[in-house]
Amino acid sequence: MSNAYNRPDQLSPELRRRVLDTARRLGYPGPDPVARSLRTRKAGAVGLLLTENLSYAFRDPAAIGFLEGLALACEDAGTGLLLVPANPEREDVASVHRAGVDGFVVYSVPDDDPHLAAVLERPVPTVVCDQPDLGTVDRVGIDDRGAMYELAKHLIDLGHRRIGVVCMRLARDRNDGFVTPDRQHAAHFHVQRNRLSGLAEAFSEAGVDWSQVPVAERFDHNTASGASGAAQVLDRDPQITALICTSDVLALGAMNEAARRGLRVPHDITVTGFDGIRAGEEAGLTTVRQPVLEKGRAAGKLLLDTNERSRPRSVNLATELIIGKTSGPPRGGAEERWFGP
Amino acid sequence: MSNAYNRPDQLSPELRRRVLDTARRLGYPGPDPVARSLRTRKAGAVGLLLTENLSYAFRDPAAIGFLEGLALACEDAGTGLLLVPANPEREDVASVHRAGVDGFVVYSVPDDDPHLAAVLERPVPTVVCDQPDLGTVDRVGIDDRGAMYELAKHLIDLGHRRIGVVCMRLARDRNDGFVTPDRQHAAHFHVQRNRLSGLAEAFSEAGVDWSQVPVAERFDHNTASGASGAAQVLDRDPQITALICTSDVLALGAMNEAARRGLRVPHDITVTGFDGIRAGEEAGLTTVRQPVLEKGRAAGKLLLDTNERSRPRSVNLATELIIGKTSGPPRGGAEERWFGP
DNA sequence: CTGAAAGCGCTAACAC
DNA sequence: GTGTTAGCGCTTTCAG
Repeated sequence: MSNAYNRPDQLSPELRRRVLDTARRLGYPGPDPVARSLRTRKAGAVGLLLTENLSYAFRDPAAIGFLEGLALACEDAGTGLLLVPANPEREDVASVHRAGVDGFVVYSVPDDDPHLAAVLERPVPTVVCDQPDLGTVDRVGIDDRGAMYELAKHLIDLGHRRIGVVCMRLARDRNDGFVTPDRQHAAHFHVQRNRLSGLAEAFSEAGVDWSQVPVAERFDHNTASGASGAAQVLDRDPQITALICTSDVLALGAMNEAARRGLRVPHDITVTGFDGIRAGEEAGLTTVRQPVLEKGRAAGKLLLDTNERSRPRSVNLATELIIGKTSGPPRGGAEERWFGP
Repeated sequence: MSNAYNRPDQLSPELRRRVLDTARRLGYPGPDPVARSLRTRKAGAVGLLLTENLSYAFRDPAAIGFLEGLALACEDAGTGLLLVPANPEREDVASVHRAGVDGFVVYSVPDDDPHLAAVLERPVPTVVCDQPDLGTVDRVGIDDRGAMYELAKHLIDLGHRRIGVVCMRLARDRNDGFVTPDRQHAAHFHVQRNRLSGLAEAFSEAGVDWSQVPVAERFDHNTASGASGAAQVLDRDPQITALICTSDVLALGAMNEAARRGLRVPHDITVTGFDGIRAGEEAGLTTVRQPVLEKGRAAGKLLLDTNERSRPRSVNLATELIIGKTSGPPRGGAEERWFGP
């Protein structure tokens, strides 16, 4: 009978039909998937750990792209994708323990997240994404630091020296305000830490005292945060010529704030983002484009690839610097220097 | 020992710690979730069936909003959400059988979808969303027909009689072209069938011969489809004064096509949508707003509500007609009638 | 092709 | 607070 359901080729079609018909008539609903999973040691699903508040994940175009790519990889493999509930407020790790999955993908959680620790204790393959390389599990990501360094170079070449930054949350606690250098170094979000450090390196090399650069952090990730972060930076130093945001969503918000203040972009101020989302493209944003969908797909492939998992693998995807129309030379910059002392 | 993991309160904290420490030292990874699920008869997850090609789902703002609402409800309940792979191309229903879940949510699949049939055979609670009321399982949706009827009334009041329609796919087969009345009636997508029938009713009442109204169907759901559908309709009858689309995404595409032809909206042509997505709002689209997030949340609540599931429940959420700036009186309409014969 | 039996790892129940 | 046991429903194996 098991054969009738699981191995149609092992018995005559006619017999198979008879068995199945009889089973249905007897009210048998088909093999119980859980019992089957226990026996075969395959859950037929992979877990996705997204610690971020779910609302933010589903409103963040980059996260959605990642999810799409991962879902695509799962669909190709005929595997389910289990969204594991992980409320960052509560430290309730039980959901990780309860997840009947063959492996985990962990996407952009703080590196001290207890859910991540719980995943790493589970005896299943794991791939972390947009996280530090743990050495023990597979990883996929991009070179956030290098990409941001390139973007900074572009701004430096344009002549920008007096800048401000708006970044996403750096740790699990809410800090809607300026960031101390200490907090930058200690940031628990790999992506943000590296983007900031790429900026710091490039501008330091250009002779800018990074410790004097205003960096505004925002816990929530939406355009309102981008606007308020930009406002805070501009209030602190109205003379800045460029506003660098660590995501396109924040940058779009910053553009709104610039418009509100009557600042023309890029004539009066340069604004840049990071991610390469659709809305940013439409706005002509200068940014770094990263292949979010491919990232999700790569994570899924890595996890589902039963092949030699000799040593943990680490994949870096390529990014592309997009020079849009929101960046230009600083006002009163190069050209006006001719009139200087 | 089971108690140490599952009932921290049934034994002294100190003993609990000792047991857990020892277990870990012995390399015990914690209770196997699958075995536990078999024993307790609880999978701790609900399945989501989204037959649409996943890429479309993740690019459709309405679907994302639904997903967010559902995920929120699951998070509140500490339940996982399993995305069940259901490629509409293949009729491979095994993934539905393999899903270890305590219930299913089925979102906007054609009513003859084999995956849906497979779900209904599983002995777990199910709620269908944006589907016909099956009478046997819970349902949540909106009054698509009534909402579209109201929208049509608005256009009729403005004076529109010569109209064209662009709609989403009506069945599982690809038909990128005009729709016959037969095909409209036989449409397998509940939502589209009802929106069209609301239109047909209102315009018929206003004396329009519905069978003469050009209705262009598009399989893919994106702005390019909206544009090409609009083009097809406008090529057929350049005299139409209003282009009614069954989704905001299609309407946004139709606006692009109108612009391409040098038609000003709403002066030269009225364009309307359905859903109330963000991008439509920003474009000032006349549309019907539906609470997509609430729909997902309601579906989750219904499924997870263990309470008296006496008879199947049916929930209709309220919609709101949004009169934007893309609808206006027809050109050469009311005001010019004064100069008529 | 059929039938019987073992056992996946756990939890609940009950006896100690 | 501890130990033992039955059995969740399946698949696999092995004997007929």
